[in-house]
Amino acid sequence: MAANSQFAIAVHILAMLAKSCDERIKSDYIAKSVNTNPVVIRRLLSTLYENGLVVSQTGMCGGSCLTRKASDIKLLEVYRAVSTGEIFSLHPNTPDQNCSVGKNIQTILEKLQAEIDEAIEEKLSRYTLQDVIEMVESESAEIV
Amino acid sequence: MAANSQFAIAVHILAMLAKSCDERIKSDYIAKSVNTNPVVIRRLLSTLYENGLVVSQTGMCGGSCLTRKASDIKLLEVYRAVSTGEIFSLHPNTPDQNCSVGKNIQTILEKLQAEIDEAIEEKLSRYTLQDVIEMVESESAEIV
DNA sequence: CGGATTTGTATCAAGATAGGTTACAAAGGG
DNA sequence: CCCTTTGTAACCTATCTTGATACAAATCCG
Repeated sequence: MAANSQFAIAVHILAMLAKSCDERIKSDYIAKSVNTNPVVIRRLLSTLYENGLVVSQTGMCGGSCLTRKASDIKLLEVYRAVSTGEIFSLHPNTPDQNCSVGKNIQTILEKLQAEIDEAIEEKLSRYTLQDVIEMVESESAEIV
Repeated sequence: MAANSQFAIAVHILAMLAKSCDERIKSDYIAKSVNTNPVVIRRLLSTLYENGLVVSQTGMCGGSCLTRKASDIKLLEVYRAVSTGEIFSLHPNTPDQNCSVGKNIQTILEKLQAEIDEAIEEKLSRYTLQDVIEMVESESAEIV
């Protein structure tokens, strides 16, 4: 359970909002599709709100919707909004600074992390939410 | 503490073995440089052994050493040896298959994962252990 | 052969994190 | 003013990673 599925769920949420453009969608409805508790959805919606991707409203006709067109939202933005850590962690304890490897390994690994991050971000900047919902539709079509 | 630092420590271990070519290194010695318990090192050495990167020997003059030249060990191999999961997890529970998004989102995300993995592997295949120890030395030189 | 050393591995404890759940205040609409 | 929905805090549980102890098995040396 430890690995982070927030990106997956965030994309799911946003895809649903994108599909019903303008109409406000309730967390309860999204939760049924994601197959989880509505609070899990609202927690994520809160993060997405902080990152300017959605707005929500309380009350009878409440719910959430996108702040922009799906074609203007890159998956990279979603990733940045919800991502917490790096691909791999560095040492839990500071290595021995009297050893040349211990002294320098972290700097080297950080550079590697940065390079990998760049590669990931490049990939994720290629796709927008619009691409995702088009894929959803073409996958559905394939079945038929 | 939950995030996985095995790749970082594995590179550290292997860099130390690479630096003292042929000579067997004890887990206790590596543990001091990594600043952790020797068992943590031995556990990782065991994984690296399973992946054909090191051999170890018990006894008085025991210890571990590389099976190949440092220039023949790509960081990609190290990554594959110790990596457990993907960059992001999919949904913890199966999404609602009666919803077009729920039905297809995982397939789409898996494709994205595969693309990202490929990008990471490409990056990691560019560097060998030899590069790492050269970086260790040039970093050390910079200080002087 | 016997003793010292080192690895290999099982087992346990501690700390962190994610996710699910309940509860309830606050906002909004009719 | 009541009903609905979001926002958020609080708590529980499962799982993962690391650290630590313990001990058998292997190896080397005298």
